Amino acid sequence: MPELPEVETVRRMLEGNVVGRTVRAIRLSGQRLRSPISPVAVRRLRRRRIDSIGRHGKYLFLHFDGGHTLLSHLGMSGRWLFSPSPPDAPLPHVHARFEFEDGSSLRYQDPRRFGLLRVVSSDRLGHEPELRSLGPDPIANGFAAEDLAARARGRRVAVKSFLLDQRQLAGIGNIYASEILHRARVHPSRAAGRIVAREWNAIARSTRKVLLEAIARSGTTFSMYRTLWNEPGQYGEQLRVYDRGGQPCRDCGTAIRRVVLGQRSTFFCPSCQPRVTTKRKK
DNA sequence: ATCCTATCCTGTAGGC
DNA sequence: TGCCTACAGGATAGGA
Repeated sequence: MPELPEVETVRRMLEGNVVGRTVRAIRLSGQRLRSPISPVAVRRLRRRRIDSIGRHGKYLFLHFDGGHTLLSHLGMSGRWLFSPSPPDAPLPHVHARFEFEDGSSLRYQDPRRFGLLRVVSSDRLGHEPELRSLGPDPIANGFAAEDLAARARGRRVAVKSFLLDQRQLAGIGNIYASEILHRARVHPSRAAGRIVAREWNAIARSTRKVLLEAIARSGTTFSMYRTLWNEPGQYGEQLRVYDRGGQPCRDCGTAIRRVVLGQRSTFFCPSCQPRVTTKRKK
């Protein structure tokens, strides 16, 4: 569910609301997520203060003093929810609750349990298997179209599946992959290795533009995603193709098509995104 | 190496 | 109303 813009929204809100707070107690549910949560490791965060919040792709890093980092991935349905005061009605599917010394609390809720919570030592963060193979973050400095083109060389996968591959580029998910390709006017089924430099430039530009605009609207709430304050994101109104099968393209009026690529719904405009690169008239 | 499928899990929407 | 099926924003292991 949450892609880079949603995760970045949560990162910013964690930065503004929990940095500087010290953990008094932690409660775990005992339910396993993508992998089991180690209660022993989590206990190391007691009495520790949250110093900063980082992110790469869809992964969040809550850096504590004492050299501990809480690694977090929201999977499909994960939410971090902040409450300024203690008396909270209990919620279903809360897997971890952090109570701070000032009485506020932070809960991790995740019905489908595809998320990840793991306490690691901060200086070994880069060695975590999930992070080691991640590609560049597209809104970090230094992200370049040439890098994408080089990574795609010789690849036959559909460019849309390529954009979803976190080893190539970290943070793009199923909604924004379709949105980016529509903005770049590239057909999602085209082989990644056959995209030409001019198109990679368009894809790279569209990627930054779509992701930054989505962040500015606190992300997209399709169904589950909520911000730290349990509010929906506002980018859904801006979506040009995702979940708009049969509806008119906002640019040209042609009916948006839905196809399945790599078992994921994919949306595109057949007229704005022709399968073959249009040859330019002389 | 690369590509593709099945799988983990719960909630929800739609058909009947 | 209830029952059933299909599908959902992700990642990964394993087979071809």
